[in-house]
Amino acid sequence: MDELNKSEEGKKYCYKYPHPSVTTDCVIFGFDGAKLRVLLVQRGVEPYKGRWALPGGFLKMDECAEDGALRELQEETGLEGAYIRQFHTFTAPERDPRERVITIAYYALVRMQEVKGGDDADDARWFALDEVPQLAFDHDQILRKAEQTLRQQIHFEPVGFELLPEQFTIKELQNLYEAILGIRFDRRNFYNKMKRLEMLEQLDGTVNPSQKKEAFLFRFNKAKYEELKQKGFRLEF
Amino acid sequence: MDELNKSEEGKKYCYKYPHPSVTTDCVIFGFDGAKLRVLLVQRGVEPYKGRWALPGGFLKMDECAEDGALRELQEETGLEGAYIRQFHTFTAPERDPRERVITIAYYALVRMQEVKGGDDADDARWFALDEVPQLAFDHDQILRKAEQTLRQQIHFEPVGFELLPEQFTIKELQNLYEAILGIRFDRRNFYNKMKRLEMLEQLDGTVNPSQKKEAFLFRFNKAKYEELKQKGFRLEF
DNA sequence: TCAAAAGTGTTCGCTATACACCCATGG
DNA sequence: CCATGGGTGTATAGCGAACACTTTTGA
Repeated sequence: MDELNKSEEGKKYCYKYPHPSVTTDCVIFGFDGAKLRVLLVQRGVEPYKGRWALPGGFLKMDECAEDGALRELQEETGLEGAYIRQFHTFTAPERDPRERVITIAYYALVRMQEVKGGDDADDARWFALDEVPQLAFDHDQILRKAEQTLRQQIHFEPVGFELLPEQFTIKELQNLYEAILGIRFDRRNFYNKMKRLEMLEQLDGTVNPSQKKEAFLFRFNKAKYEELKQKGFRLEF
Repeated sequence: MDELNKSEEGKKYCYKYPHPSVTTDCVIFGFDGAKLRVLLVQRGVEPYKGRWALPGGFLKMDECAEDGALRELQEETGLEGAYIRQFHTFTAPERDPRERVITIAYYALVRMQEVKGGDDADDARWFALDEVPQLAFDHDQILRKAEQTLRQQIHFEPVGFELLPEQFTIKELQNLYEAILGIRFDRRNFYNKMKRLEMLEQLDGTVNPSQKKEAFLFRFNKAKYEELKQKGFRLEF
């Protein structure tokens, strides 16, 4: 069924039944130490020319969607092998005014510090989640779904650490969890909880100049986390 | 880009770049009172002729994936408007030996009692999850992912109730949660928990003939659940 | 009358939550 | 010297987990 034929005109791929185009779009999350941010690109062509949109592109015929998303991500941020997760496929028939396009959406968690692109004077920019303008296509909806998925995922895996630099303070970690979950924690309870979980490793250094008091630096102890997970252990926030 | 052209040969849809076929597959879960089951269909044509597979089919150009999955589900079980959720899209380039096919996978939660198909003497059958044979294509992988997603989803929404008949006993409810989560609960603690949650409504009737003692019937109180959810309330199991 | 299934508590320990105190630093 | 931020502790309430007693019914 649906045999593929290269037609004699060249550059034409023909099918017995119509096929949609398939793209991958990527919601790239970053964290600036206080707020969650998302990397958007400005469209240079119609439709929605000038509007901000999620980076993405067409799926190649010999790559799986994840490879496609990683490729797009690499092109946009320069990052190789970033943490990405597929979260939903968007298929509304009219979501692209030109033709039928379905998009397999991924979210990526990256350290903003390691991203080369996204500077000003570029067509890409980091937006705080509460400052995102109206986006092209159905990308508003995709973004909301990504946020929602991230909020759920954080209950099962410590995904937050993908967003933090190698070393971080407790306060930064708390800010991150608060930003993702949209709730506030008591500073002391958060500290106690982290201590009990034993997933953090305190480093020698202290930092935070321009503040009142120096703050300890921590590092996520992945080995310890894996060990705890083995023993049947649920992440609760 | 990629303008769609009906070629002059008729019945041919041509594109500048190759397009994959898009299907929806559906993991239909049911519950027989003791075990989780999944509805499979036996393939009548090559490839994988004779193998069991997930029901599914091609996405039409004017329907979104959810409508496509509902349509397939209706055709297979006769059920209208069942509870379905998209959980993953499978895109490995070689997952179908004929051509590039990506599938948007849904899981459905249905009451086995209400399903007409799936009887013997049919090409569809309910399999207990631990008796599923090797499936066609990558459907084993899809099924595993569906189970995993269901296990996670039950922490956020009382999805289990979609699988139970209108009226059920506490024991059946417990069996269901145990089947989904793969763990055992203490009968009394489970009862206490349900009582505290106030999501169940006890009915007048009692049943369970052929057992030792009569058991109360309950019904899920959706209004109460929605009310609790409003007040910020986390489902924990 | 006994075993098996089902309704209903009780107790204990841990964790979430609320809250307090001390130290360091810059103005 | 005091306001602010940060490290650490304590008390209480509520939930999870382990466990006991009673009732009903079929063999």
